[in-house]
Amino acid sequence: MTTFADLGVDQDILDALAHKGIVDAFPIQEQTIPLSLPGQDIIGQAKTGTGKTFGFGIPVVQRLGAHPEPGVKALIVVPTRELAVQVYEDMDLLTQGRATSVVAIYGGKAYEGQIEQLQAGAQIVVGTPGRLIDLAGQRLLDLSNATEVVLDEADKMLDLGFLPDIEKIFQKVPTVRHTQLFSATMPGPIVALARRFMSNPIHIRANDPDEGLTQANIRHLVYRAHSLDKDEVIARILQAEGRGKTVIFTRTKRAAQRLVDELSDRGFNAGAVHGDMSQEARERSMAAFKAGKKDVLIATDVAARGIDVDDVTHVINHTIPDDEKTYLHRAGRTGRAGRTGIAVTFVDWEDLHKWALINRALEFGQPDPVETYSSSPHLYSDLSIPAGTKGRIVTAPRREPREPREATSSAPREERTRTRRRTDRPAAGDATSTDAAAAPAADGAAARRRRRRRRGGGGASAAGGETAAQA
DNA sequence: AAAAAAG
Repeated sequence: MTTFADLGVDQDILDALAHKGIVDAFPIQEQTIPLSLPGQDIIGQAKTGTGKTFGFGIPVVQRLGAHPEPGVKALIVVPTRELAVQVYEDMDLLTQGRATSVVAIYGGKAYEGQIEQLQAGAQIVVGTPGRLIDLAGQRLLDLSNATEVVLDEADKMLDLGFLPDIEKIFQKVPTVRHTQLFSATMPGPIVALARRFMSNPIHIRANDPDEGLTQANIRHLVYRAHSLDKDEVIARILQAEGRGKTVIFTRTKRAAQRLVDELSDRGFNAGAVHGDMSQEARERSMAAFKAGKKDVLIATDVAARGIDVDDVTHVINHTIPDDEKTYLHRAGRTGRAGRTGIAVTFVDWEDLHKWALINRALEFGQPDPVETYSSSPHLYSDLSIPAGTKGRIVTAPRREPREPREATSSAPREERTRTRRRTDRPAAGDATSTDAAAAPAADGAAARRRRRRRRGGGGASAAGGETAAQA
């Protein structure tokens, strides 16, 4: 096993890593760091959860030297605010032993603290495009000496939504610089585009291209979803033995909010992250999930990339992602740093073509997904994690029967289904459940929130709109 | 088309 010391990493950085128990390098780090330290431009590609951040971060810190002058010398651009926070923390760790300071620059937060840290002379900036350009435009952020530039999740940063911003940012940094682009996914056309911003880059793939991009330690399960039953099936998965933390992805912000309210009502310890929440609430959710105060995170694709929480055992795609790249990144929230994980995907009837695309692109070679109901016993048994995996038994016994969900024209049909299911469903205290008395108390706040949502203009028109769309 | 990213 190659250690970071073998790669020529400075002693103070080795000490900072060792303090966290990190001594050995992952393959991507082993392959890129020796090239990157002397200034080689790098396109670094490696599977999810295999150490890309330190792969680019260590050379950035080391190349600035032990005592860099005050002022921004390095810029790391990421696609989401939460990833900015996380990469900031990693960079902060690497700089523990030297006089280099790091600042996170992203939106949804007060300007004040960020500007103060810049004026105090921070040398490394980690940020999202909007706020970076905002501050640069106000002359509060000077990028003219940023000779180290990194695009994390580089293919995302170079796609249509971000490209104009990225072009603006590259205009503000020196032409002579060291540029690193990292991602698990690097489609050919994006690599070609990336070369515009780099000089003679080397494209390093830490894995054999024939091997594909899927993680061997992630088990993928796919089911045809029965839409009226999905919440129930997901609740069942959340009761599975051996489950650690779970991330559930939805296609829309509204679906994420609905699901977190629903699961909270059912007694699960769930939080959400999506773009309709305040930044403060987003960060609170993430922190609670990382700390284990919540063990279910419901998210839009804002959390699909980069987010590193080390004991996520399950990823559930409540809605199938649009393409194979998003699938790979979402699934990659589990199975990190050599651990095992399970990715469960529900495919709605109208999304079968998306599954066909992903199945082909990732060479899963799966047959068409089978339909599943909350009553299918095989689903439950399929969802036990292999022996040896650490995990907790989490239960969420059903509380009092709930009131009818919605007073819309779709209610009668849904009610019928629910009522029938409730009767043939196993009792709350079945074999996998612990004592109901140990369960969390009824969450009055959640119920109030749900009622408020239902009453609110947005919620009511939303329900009406969905009903109309079904007709 | 949705989500993300400035306010």
